[in-house]
Amino acid sequence: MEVKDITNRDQDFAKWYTDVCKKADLVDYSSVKGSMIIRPLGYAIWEEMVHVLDQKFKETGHENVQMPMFIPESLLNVEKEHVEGFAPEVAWVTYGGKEKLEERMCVRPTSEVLFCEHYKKIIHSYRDLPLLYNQWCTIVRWEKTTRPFLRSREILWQEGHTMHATKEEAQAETLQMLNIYKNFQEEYLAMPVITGKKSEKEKFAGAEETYTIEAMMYDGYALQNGTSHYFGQHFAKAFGIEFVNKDNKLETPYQTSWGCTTRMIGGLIMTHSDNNGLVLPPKIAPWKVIIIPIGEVDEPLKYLEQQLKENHITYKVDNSNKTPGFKFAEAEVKGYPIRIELGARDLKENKVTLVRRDTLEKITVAVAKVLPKVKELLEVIQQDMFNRAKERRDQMIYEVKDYEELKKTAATKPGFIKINWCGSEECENKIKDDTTMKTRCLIENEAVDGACVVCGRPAFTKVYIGKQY
RNA sequence: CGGGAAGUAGCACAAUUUGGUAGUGCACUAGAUUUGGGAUCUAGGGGUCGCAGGUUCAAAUCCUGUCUUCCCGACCA
Repeated sequence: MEVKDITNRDQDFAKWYTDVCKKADLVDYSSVKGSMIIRPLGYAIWEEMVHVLDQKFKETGHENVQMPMFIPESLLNVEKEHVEGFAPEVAWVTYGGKEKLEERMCVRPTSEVLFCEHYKKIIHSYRDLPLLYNQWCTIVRWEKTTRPFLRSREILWQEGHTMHATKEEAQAETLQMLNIYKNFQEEYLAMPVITGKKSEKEKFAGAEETYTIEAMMYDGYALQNGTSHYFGQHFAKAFGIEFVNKDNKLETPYQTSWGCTTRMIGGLIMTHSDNNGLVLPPKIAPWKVIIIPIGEVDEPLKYLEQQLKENHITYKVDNSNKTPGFKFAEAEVKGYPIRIELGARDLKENKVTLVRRDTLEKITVAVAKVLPKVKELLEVIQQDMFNRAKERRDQMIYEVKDYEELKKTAATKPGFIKINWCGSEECENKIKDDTTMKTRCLIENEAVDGACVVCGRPAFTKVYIGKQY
């Protein structure tokens, strides 16, 4: 998928995206406005993500819990910045059966306050800390406009919530989880991502620091694919959470939260897929291989299936009564990383045809070599997909030193722009008014080499800016 | 919530300009022939034209209102 012209992005790219989702049968539109139905293939991809992430969370000491779905208004109101950030987009429940509720409740837009209320009950001593919790659940944010996976009213996600005795430990947790997300997305989703701190203006409502994972889509737009927040003691103080330390003195604990959603599926599509349909990285594809039998091939099929099973390579067999051509096209629409064309004609010569989904390259191998070749290809495809995505992204990051150049680049070249920045919200707003771009994240490991591109005052950091989903 | 576009069969669309029996392709059902890049033939089933009013002998078509969807913007993961 090549995006040639940023001005042409609008309808064509959006249409391509929704087409891929629909044709691959990842998603369907619900009669409930703003909500989507995740179809079996879409859900299977999510389950793969859940499986890997959940394992990583557990390896780092986290436990899964389930909190309530409803938040009483008074509870949401406890932390001022938080409620101001979320109140505009929550859904309210006002009736229970026929009874009008004395106090209305919102459907959780995120669960910080629910966790805090719970923490208050269970934290007494430094011995109770740290608390490392996670929950897999659905949240509701009343978005005005929606798009499959990228923005919907019901969001299927994971939210981690932790409490620590010290600031250092909480900050380390925030960064640890950020890195887990980054590694997961790069290693499993083959999506190169940029991580860093959000500006004051862009950070989470109630957080002291928000770290973000930013991926770049084909069209140069940014997709925020996860966040990790350090809250300091904001919520803990608002909720009156305290613990007794080793010296028998009262202290307030330090809090983090971090989350990522099915939006990653959208990111996957807009990073890898092409005009033939979905392209899934092998490590996250629910089925690594699709076998398409052509003609009478019962015995070799059995043999191949057995080999794949023994090696724990997930696969599907397309036994439908369609023509081979139809099945090939269908396999591409659905994004199976490797297609095996198991045909009587090839088998006469003791051969099998493999096809890479990412490059559509056809590879003919001897029957005995199929399994090692599949294993090799799964690794090669994964690596190649990441490399291609990274190369494309890097080519779409520009550095500018002058405001006119910034405006011109923003208008003509899709992608991120790297600038020196003074740190003021005033300059952020000016950039947004002129270009619709926002700051993505601060760049920590690069020294400033000039004045603020917008106002000319001394810069304090470099920052990426970009348009976003 | 501002600006644009569109709603006709499961899907994609035509018919609307000029009011007059609701159509095509894909999909679906049955049978036959096919099978290495989206098969062919035959025979079928499926629509109160988004909804509500109005104009008219007559409305998918004209008018008014309304709802929904999509795109851009704002907001957000």
